[in-house]
Amino acid sequence: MCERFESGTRVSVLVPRDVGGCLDYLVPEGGVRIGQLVEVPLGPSRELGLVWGRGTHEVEAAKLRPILKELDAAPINRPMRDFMQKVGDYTLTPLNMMMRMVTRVPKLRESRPRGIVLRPTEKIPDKLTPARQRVLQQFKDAGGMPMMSAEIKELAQVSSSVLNGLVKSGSLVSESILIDERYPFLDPERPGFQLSAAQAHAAQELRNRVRNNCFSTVLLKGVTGAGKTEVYLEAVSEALRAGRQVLVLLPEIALTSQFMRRVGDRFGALPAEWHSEIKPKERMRLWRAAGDGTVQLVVGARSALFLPFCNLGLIVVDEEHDTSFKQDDGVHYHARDMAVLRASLSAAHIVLASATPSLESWENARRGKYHRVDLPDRVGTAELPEMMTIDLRAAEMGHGCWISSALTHAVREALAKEQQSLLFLNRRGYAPLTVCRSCGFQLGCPDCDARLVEHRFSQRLMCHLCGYSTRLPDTCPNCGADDQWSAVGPGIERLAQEAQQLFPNARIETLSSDYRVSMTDFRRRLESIRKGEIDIIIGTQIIAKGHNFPRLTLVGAIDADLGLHGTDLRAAERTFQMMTQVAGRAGRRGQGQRGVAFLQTWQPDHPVMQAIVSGDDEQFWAVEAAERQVAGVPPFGRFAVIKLSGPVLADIERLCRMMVRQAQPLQQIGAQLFGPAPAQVARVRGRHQFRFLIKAERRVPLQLALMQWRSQFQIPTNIRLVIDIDPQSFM
DNA sequence: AGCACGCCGACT
DNA sequence: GTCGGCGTGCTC
Repeated sequence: MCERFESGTRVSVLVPRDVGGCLDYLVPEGGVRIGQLVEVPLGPSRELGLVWGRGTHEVEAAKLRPILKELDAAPINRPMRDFMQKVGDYTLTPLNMMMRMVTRVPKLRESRPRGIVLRPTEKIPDKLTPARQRVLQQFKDAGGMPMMSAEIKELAQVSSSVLNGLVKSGSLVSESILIDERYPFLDPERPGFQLSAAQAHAAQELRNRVRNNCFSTVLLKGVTGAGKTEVYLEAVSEALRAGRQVLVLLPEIALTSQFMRRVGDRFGALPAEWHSEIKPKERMRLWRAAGDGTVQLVVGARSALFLPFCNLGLIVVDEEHDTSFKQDDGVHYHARDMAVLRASLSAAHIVLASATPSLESWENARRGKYHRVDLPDRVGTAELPEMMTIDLRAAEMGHGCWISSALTHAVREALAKEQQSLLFLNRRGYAPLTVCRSCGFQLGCPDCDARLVEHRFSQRLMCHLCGYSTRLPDTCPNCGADDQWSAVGPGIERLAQEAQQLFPNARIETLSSDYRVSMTDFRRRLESIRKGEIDIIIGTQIIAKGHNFPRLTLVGAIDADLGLHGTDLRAAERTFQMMTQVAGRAGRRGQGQRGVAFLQTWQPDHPVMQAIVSGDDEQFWAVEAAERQVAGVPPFGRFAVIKLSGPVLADIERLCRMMVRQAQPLQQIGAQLFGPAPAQVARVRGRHQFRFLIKAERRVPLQLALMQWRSQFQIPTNIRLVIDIDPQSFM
């Protein structure tokens, strides 16, 4: 079952360098097994290697060099290797780069921390001195378990020479053991949370599926505040009971600490955590523990999906609709989709949880590909918030004001009742645009085709694309006018200013990614909101996700239409999700306090606004799905985006022309090629950006065609070409 | 991806 | 005359 290669034969070894595939090496003394991590010579240096399979014999025997040594880490198992291969094939990422991503952990090439322990044997020493007697007695008391030498010295009050003597005489043997701190045991037998009838029913359904021990996908759709977490934790307990590992993916690391606490309450110990803020030492420990099966539950961000679990039985993707599961860092993969793939390869069960599922998952459930489990009501006495639009066309608002009188009124009422309000605006900074009053000049980024955004909090102008930041100049660089800057439009800082004026006695907290200087600081702010030390929360989308603020009863979306303006395929879906999620923060505690959400909008009759207010999300998805089906767009068709960027416009344009001329591989699969077009932001960090959009039917070999297409061209070194399969936006 | 080799500009 | 720029090519 685990393939071994004999000494002297050749094997194919994968290295985390872009060498275009595997390299052949000689198997050293003692043989080597498939999946083993090794160290190999590569050119002048040594490199990490992963034994991938039988040698290819493409290279003459004289060139072969032997594997240097096996590393002190569990082999990468078959499901994990298949996963790497398939994610690479799907995202058009070379396998070497997949390995780089998987093995990007500190000190992998060093051996694990070890310690020397002493174990008693049956042998009685010839001279049984009192000191020796004390030592043997201590071992006897410990039931013959091995002990560290420092430990036994302390207990028996002897010096190391006594121990050395006992080792010499054969009464004790010294052996080296791993001194890895074990993760605390999560006890699946502990009684679960008190569940409502609906929750219990859903939990039972999930437990049964986990017990089947085979791949299946459940879409757990529960309205905001329905207690999805408690439900899927029952599935977790079932997988733990079966001795299998569990991975829970969360979209936002600010949510992990809250979630860890709940796991602690449920299983009596904290799970392991994996995300960008985890320190090197812990990364190393967890990576290895995933591989040797000594960690039961990992809570993490998307990259946790690439931990080398050896015995994965369940994956949960919470807030599965969240866009941060797909990011454009290095490998362009969608963590939700790849999680489904990983589960299928590991014969694991997978739960996708959301109040507002992605249309992809909704459609998969409708087609019966996913099994659907619904939680239609909030737990306890809590009701879903009442949703209302505020028509901005009819609202009387002062110049430079964004909070309508109806909303002001509602906030005042909440303040009087000592309840919290949340004002939501998905726009960082003070104002999205700064213009000169005297000449109309707009401040822009020198490296990008984008406007600079004023941040009064930090007294800077910032580019939200490249991070460029500068002071607001005293005079206009265009006409020289003195301090004629005018802020146009609202950002959350400006909103906070207005709120401060309207509600001078309220305690206001502003939250956006700019304010998250450190994770601990951010957690402290969230905690103070939870404790009720804040009256009005002003925030961007960072606050819309998953949080539980018991005293929050009023939500006001300042610009509910914001997401609808773009031409993006998913604009309607995103707006619906965002507004439903943010409104869902209100009134989660119940106790007779129904929450209320106001959506300030210029288009109260827009189908999306109507869908949000009516709460008939099934109808909304059905209409949205029908429209996309007619258009042949995802999830009914497939997209890929080709991004080209480089410092010299002419070079890119030349390559683009060539790519259009030689698009036969795409034509052969019936795919449509749109572009090239300058990206919506045509220049970022001084690099020109061009895009191609490729639209294909669902069941065509799109990746293969793209590979053939790309392989026809020599890409100049100063141009970067990136292929994004299933892009989330076309910008 | 590294790292070496190799062929052309500004310096002791 | 060299030091050093990064273009090209190789790694089993």
